[in-house]
Amino acid sequence: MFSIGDLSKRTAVKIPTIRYYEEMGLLSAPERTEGNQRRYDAAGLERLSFIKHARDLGFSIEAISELIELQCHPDRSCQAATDIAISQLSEVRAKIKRLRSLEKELVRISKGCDGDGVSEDCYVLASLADHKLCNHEH
Amino acid sequence: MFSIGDLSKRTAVKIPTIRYYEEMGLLSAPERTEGNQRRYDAAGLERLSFIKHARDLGFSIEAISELIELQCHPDRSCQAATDIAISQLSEVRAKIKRLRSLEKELVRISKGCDGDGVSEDCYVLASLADHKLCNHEH
DNA sequence: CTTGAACCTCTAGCCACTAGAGAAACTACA
DNA sequence: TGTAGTTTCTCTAGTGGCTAGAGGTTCAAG
Repeated sequence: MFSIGDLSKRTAVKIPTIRYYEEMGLLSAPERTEGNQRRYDAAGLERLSFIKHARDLGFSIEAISELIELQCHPDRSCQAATDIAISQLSEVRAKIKRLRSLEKELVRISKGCDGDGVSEDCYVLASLADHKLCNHEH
Repeated sequence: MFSIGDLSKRTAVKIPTIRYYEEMGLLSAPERTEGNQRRYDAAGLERLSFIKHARDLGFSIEAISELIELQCHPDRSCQAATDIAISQLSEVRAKIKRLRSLEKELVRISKGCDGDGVSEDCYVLASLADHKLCNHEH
């Protein structure tokens, strides 16, 4: 049996976060000692590891709820789970795309002031003030 | 003179957001009509455009505050502004890096179930449950 | 002068936590 | 068994950057 602190150390999930997951219904409420402290079994530890891993991969609490639902109904769960993963993947790709265009823009802006005669006004500030100086839309 | 609605249409910043920026000190409080409604001048519009553009590039409210500070002290502001832009750039790059490793992992996970014999247990769920199935750290 | 759109302030909610207060319960050692 | 020190409990409030809604006032057009 693990205390909440044990669980926290083993999974690197902070204690208040574990309680939060319980409140959100991701973790089922564990047994308690006579003094009302949580005591987890191996299944609880496994479940929390699952949640942690999914969160690290950027799945929302809601998506994780669905995945946990699916774990409980192993028949036909695979396609549904794959769908969730794929939709997460496409979100990640969209974010990367957007960030790459921001990266380009920021590189351009940051370089403006290093040149010689350019910066009698600050190029960074000018670029931010005037959208026309941008090469891309964003 | 522009009403808050005019400003909102011209900058594509929603009205409550404009008021929020004022509350946060990014926008200085504009004049008011006798009936207490905000009326902005061209400078207000310009300032809001600046903020919008910077937010689109992912600068935090705090960073934008600093940039606005710098605008008010044009001497030696350029290097400081460039520093802020560069630090924003490195944050963006860090995010991209992380997202790319998530992307790889998600591609791998999502493909698991499409094969032939692999998925007697759902590979997506198994991968999330067992970190050892990962190729990379994250 | 009236109608309807736009505006005002204020409060509360979103996500996924994080921090802190004040009290109770464990654990280790004497 | 006593006690000191750590851990845990619940509860409330705060984070960032907005967004939504209630209930009331003011503006602009006809």
